[in-house]
Amino acid sequence: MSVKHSLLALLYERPRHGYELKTGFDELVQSMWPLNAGQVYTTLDRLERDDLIESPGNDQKDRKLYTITEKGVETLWSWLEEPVERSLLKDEFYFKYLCASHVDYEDKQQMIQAQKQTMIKDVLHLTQMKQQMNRSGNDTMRMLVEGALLHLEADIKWLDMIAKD
Amino acid sequence: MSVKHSLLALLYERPRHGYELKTGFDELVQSMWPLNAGQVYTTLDRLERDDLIESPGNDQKDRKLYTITEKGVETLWSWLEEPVERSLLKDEFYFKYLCASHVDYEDKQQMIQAQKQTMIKDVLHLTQMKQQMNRSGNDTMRMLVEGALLHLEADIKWLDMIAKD
DNA sequence: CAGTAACTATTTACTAAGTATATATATACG
DNA sequence: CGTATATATATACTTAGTAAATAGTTACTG
Repeated sequence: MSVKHSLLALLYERPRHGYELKTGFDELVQSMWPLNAGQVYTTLDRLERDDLIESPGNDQKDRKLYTITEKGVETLWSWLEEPVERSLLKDEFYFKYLCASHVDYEDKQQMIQAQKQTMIKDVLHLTQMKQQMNRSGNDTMRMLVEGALLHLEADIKWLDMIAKD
Repeated sequence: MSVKHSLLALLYERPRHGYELKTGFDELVQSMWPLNAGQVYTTLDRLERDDLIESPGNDQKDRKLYTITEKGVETLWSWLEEPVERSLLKDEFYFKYLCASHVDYEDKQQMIQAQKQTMIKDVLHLTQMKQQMNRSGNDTMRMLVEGALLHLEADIKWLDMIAKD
């Protein structure tokens, strides 16, 4: 994910200090993606260096505040505008499969089936989560889970295709 | 992708020097994933430091040869054995969508539709490629293209779900 | 056959992103 | 009162990957 851009988004809302950005991030992603606290500060340093943010000084409790600059807003906006490119032809498993072909790896069918088993477990797990999300009404999470399920479905279909090969 | 592990796979086959690993990689992935030549050498340095490879010396043309160590073979093997984890709940677009929700981004529907248009273009492009792969009989590429198409299909279905929300 | 383009081969300084760890104060709680 | 937890930041470090410089060899071309 792009920590850099999410910090810009949080600062666009209002000025904040480092720790507030860390908690803001956690809230934004509902703690689904863990963020190392140190990374907030190193990222802030880089953003300030590049004039995407600046500091108007410290607050009452002596915490360094940051605000987004005009250049930062532009950067945020163009990031949002530009569609993400799903690196179409990069697939981690297929890469591994190619490497396995190169060494005399015992059984590639076995490899495919192991991958499939893992994914089937994931499907079961996510299906349970989905039901829970339906009950609790957490729509953000529910969307993500639905997306993950559709992806897994596609992956499994694909593994079956490769296996037949 | 994991350049590190693919170099181990290539060295498992036989000892090679840097440049030969670069060309070996390109061949392995059929030049689908560009690799910066410099990265081969920096990766080799790290692999040697970690005792996953070692050098028995230079060849006749004074090129530094590398061989895989026992530790390197173990590392390669356990990488191959372990299924890849599709970071289930990490989706680049959804992350962007969350950030857009946070700022008063004009029109999120517009954002979804722009993403969808990009993907539809990708589908057309890949469908053409697929036909070409069928004619030329490049099975490696064909597999990847098929996989990418299944993924795009799932993504588009998901975008439609979000849009209705 | 001189010139030049392309291929072979490696080095190195650099950047971006992220991790681990140390540190310090404030607050809650039992 | 002591201790665990939350708040808050700094910093040195690692990994992965890029850019650019360098230099010898081979192939081709007019």
